[in-house]
Amino acid sequence: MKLNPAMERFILQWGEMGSRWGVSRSVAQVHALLYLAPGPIHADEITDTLSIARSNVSMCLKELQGWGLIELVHVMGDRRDHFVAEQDAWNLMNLIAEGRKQREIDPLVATLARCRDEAAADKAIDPGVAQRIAAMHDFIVSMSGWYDQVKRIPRPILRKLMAMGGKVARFVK
Amino acid sequence: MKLNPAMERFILQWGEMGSRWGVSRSVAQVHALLYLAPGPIHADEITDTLSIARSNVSMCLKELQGWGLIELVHVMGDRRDHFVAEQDAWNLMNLIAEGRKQREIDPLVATLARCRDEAAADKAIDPGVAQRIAAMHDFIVSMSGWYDQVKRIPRPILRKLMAMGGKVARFVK
DNA sequence: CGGTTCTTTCAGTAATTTCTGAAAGAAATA
DNA sequence: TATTTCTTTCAGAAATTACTGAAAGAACCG
Repeated sequence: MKLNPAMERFILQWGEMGSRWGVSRSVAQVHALLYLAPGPIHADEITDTLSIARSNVSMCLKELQGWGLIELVHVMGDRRDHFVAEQDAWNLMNLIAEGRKQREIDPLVATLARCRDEAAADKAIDPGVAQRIAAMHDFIVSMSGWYDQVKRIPRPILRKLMAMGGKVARFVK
Repeated sequence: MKLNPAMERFILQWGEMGSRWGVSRSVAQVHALLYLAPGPIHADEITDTLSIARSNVSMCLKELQGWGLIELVHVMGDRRDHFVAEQDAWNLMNLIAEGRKQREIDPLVATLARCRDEAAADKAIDPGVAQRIAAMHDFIVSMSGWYDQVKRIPRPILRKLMAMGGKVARFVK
């Protein structure tokens, strides 16, 4: 695919962003390309456009599918696998949040709970230390629970709540 | 400092967490140690406790100070610099969010705006592509603006809003 | 001052992560 | 079934990132 300067800049920046948040640069670039692409594209086109190895493209596509960020589709009259990306930014954010919660936050909470229990059982431990471990656990559980609730709010309502910004505070005394 | 099993597990997990989110393992471990520590500690104690080079500890401390996550303090009768970590999880989250916004989101938005303008000016560009670039820019600006508003809500009110979870949706029709 | 203690810098090394290319695998076609 | 086309796997190479140790720098002390 021919990239114009705007697309190229977008893809490079997205790759940079990925690498700062623990996602490999090429995964993020492939994602950006698919997000921008006007239609389904196949692996060889990604290889040519981004100048990365065909095998790497295959791995990236697999990872993106694992996150639900892209979908494998078929194009009539073409044997090759094609891919399209989720186009709605809000859905995108949800998929990423959900994935990271499952892969990172949930295990983190499990470990923190274990730390807390170990600390509580250990007579030799400083009570302040035990208390701080528990506080961190509780905070993350509480944030996580809040997210689980909020993600169930219907999109249009959420949009309005967002638009209200700090004004939601009015409803609480 | 003598680490009991709960502290050690906490620190290792925090380090692991850091490395998945683009923070070096030792920075996160030093932070975890300071968070747990019952009082101010100095660099050599961190070196001994975590078994990392003294120079590395110095770098980690500097970075953590840059984020405002730890503070340099002095202990009476001791020339050495000591450090304490922010203890409140909520403040912690704010500092991290604020730091990442400034370092990553704001530059991202600037680049996306530039992409959008370039795309709009380019006659040869697919209108759908230009539209998707603009959509991503707008989405991130809107999330970013929401965050700026929410962070100004007083802590107790925010706490109540959080506790309401999905029930805030009631206020919108 | 000269010595001592503590901190920082930075070039080089080590460790980790990412990417590539060759080869095997799978699916369609002739 | 043999051939072609497309996809995946994976061992090793390359690139990146993190860490160390030596040395310089800074602050204090006698």
